[in-house]
This record gives sequence, C-alpha cells and structure tokens, in this order.
Amino acid sequence: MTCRLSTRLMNICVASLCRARRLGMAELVVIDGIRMGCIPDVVTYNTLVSAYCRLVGVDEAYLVVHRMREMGLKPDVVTYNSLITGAARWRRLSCSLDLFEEMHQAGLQPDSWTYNNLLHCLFKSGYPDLAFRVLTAMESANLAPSSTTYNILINGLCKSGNAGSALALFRYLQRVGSPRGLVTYNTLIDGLCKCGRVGEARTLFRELAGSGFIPNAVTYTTMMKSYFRSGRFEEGLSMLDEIRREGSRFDAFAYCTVISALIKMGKMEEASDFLEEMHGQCGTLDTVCYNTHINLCFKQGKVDDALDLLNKVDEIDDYTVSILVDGLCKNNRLPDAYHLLKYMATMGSQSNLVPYNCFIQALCKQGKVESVDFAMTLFNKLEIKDSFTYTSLLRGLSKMGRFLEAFTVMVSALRQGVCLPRSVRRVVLAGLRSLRYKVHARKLRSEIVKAKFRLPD
DNA sequence: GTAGGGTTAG
Repeated sequence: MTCRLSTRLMNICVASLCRARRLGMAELVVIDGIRMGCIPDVVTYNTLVSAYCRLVGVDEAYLVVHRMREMGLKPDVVTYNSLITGAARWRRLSCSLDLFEEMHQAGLQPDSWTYNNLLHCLFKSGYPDLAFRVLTAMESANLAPSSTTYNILINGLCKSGNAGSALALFRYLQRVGSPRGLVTYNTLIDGLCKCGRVGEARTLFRELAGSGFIPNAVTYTTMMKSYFRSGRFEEGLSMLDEIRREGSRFDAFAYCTVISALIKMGKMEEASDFLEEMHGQCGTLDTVCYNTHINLCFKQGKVDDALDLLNKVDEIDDYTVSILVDGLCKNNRLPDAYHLLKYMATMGSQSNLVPYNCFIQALCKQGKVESVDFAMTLFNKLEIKDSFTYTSLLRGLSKMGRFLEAFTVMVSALRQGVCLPRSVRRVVLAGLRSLRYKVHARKLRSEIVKAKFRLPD
C-alpha cells in the first residue's frame, strides 16, 4: 500500500516537473525514487515519453521506452499514442505510421485516441486522402467517431481547402443532433475566415451565441484576425471592447494579434502599451510573443533592443529569422542581415524563403548597380522562388533600366506559372517599348497571354 | 495521453 501510494506521489511530482519543462529534474525524481524502493509504473514512463515527445524529440522518447522495457514494463496504448503524435509533431510522419504498425505487432488494439491522433497528424502533414483511409479503418474497428474526431475532420477539411465540405459536415451533425461544442464552432469559423468565406463565418458567429455558447478568447481572436486580414482594422479593434465587456480573458494569442495589427496601422505607441500589458499579464512568453516584440522594436528603429531580446527567447523559429532579416534591412544594416542569412544557410535552413525575399528586395531598393548585381547573383542561386522574389528583382531591374534582363527573368517566371502583379508586367512592357525592343515586348505580351490560359500543375 | 485562435516580406 505504502509503495503504491509513493509511486502515485512520484508520478504527480514527475508530471508537474514535465509540465514545467524540467525534464532533468523529473528524471532525477525517478532515479531517487528507485533508490528509495519506489517502483515506477507505466504511468511514470508514459509521462516521461509524452514530455520527451513534446520537448525533445521522438528518438529520445523512444529511449525512455527501452528503459521502460528494462524495468519489465510493457508500453501500452497510451505510450504508443504519445509516440505517434510526437513523431508527427517533429514532422516525421513515416515514423508515426511505423509506430502504428509496431503497435499492431505488439498485440495492442489502437483506441479512438490512436485514430484521432493519426487523423490529426495526416491532415496536418497534408495527406487528407490518407486521413480518410484512417477514418475508414476506424469504422472497420467498430470505433464510433467522437466529437473530437468530428472536430479533427472539420479542421482537416478546412485546412486542406474543403471548407464547403466542413460546413456540410457541420450542418449534418446539426440535423442529426450530434453534440457540437465551442471548439467545433471556433474551428469552422476560422476555417471559413481563412478561405475568404467571411460572411458565412460571421453568420456562424451569431449562431454560436444563439445556441447557448459564450464566445471565448479563441472565438474573439479568430474574428479579430479575420477583420485585420481583410484590412478592416477599426472593426477588428472594436471587438476589443466586446471582449472586455464579456469578461473574456485576454491571452497571449489575443495580445499578439492586436499588437501586430496596431504595428501594421502604424500605431506604435498603442502597440507598446499592449505589449507592456502582455508582459504583465501572460507570465512566461513564448517564441511568437517575442517575435511580435522584436518586430515592434525594429519598426520603432530600436535595433539594439530587438537584438537584446534574442537573449531572452528560449528558441527561435522561421518567423524570428524573417523578422530579423527584414528588420535589419529596413534599418540599413544589410551586411548584418547578410551574415544572418549565410549563418542560416550553414545551419541547413534554406527552406524559409521570406528572409531571402526581404534581403533581395532591400538590395533592389538601393538602386545601385552593384546591389542589383548582387541581388541577381543571389536570385540565381535560389532553388525555390516565389512571386515575391520575382517581383522584387523585376522592380529592381526596371528601376535601373535593365529591361532586357527583366525580360528574361519575367519569361522564366511566367513559364513556371508564377503570378506577377499587373504593375510589374506593365513596367517591364513599357520599359521594353520605350527602349524600342519591339520584338521582346511582343514576345513578352504573348507569354503573358499564354500564362493566363496555362493550367496549374 | 487527442481537437480550435496568435508572429514575417507585400
């Protein structure tokens, strides 16, 4: 009895340390526990597996599974569910599927959590078709979809460009009286907003209140963001009063949304006030909060403050790098921006195109021959380019009157199906005509027409 | 031990 109780206490302690991201401490508690005769159980190890999956990586989590086996304990469904989700979290989908198979071979029956996790992972990794196969497998295993399953489905449908089907599923659930929660409403409202069906999203927002639900911070942040996205800043900000009136908690998500909108509106002082409030209200701030703060510093010209903030943030992401490169460029620190880009390249992180686009744009805006040459060299080295990369370079070349080079770049963009703004197309065409490159201008015109009728790949 | 909202270039 004493031993069972102490194991339970140890598990509570381990869970609490894992929540506080103090994994090393949690491990020490287990080691001390064993030394004092307290035997860890499956729950102890599952807590560690889940924390390693979330904070470190799936391979490290799997090492815990080995230790678990050494202690004579068999991993259970919960262990595998954590591993499957953890693998997907670290973008190792094939690892998730292998674990699903391994689970079968170990004689463990996947439960609805396993299927839900797998469904979520497949949608998130961009494999909606595979997700539907998992749904069929779930039905074959006689596991009825739960409200969580439907939420995952609605979210997955929205994020894979099928908001219409998501809405149809929602209306079906409504007809058959299947329970729908606030999460369902929030998910669908966001999905509709993000694919431009804002009117239907607002109808649903009104319906939500009529169904007896009270909108929460997620609902309001979603709605605010939809206004900001369409440039309706004042309408978005008017929701702030509503949030406060309803007594909803303002969390880090809401603060970041509002602060970023205020920055875009040029209202730096108000953004600073909200930022201060966020620091006071939200406790530990995550990478997104720091990204928002760093962005504000750059927009205020406080470059040193922005760089100092890097010492406070636990980890940086693609957004941080983009904000840094753009901020350095816009504050005339192009050499520093370039060093950062080179550093990122040595770290093998060239998949993020945004910082390259920012840098190429800054070079082109300088209007110097050597800067545009450098932009051109960098452009040619990039394996992936998008509409923004082409647009920046074309504007830079046009500014310098280098229309023959612009012609070559633009033809290559059009042939690859890259959309270019009408203003850029006009500038290059007009430039070619003004320099009497009539044949090139005609050729470009015909490429533009052809591109209009080319089907996407 | 599952599901929803936030940050970057224009």
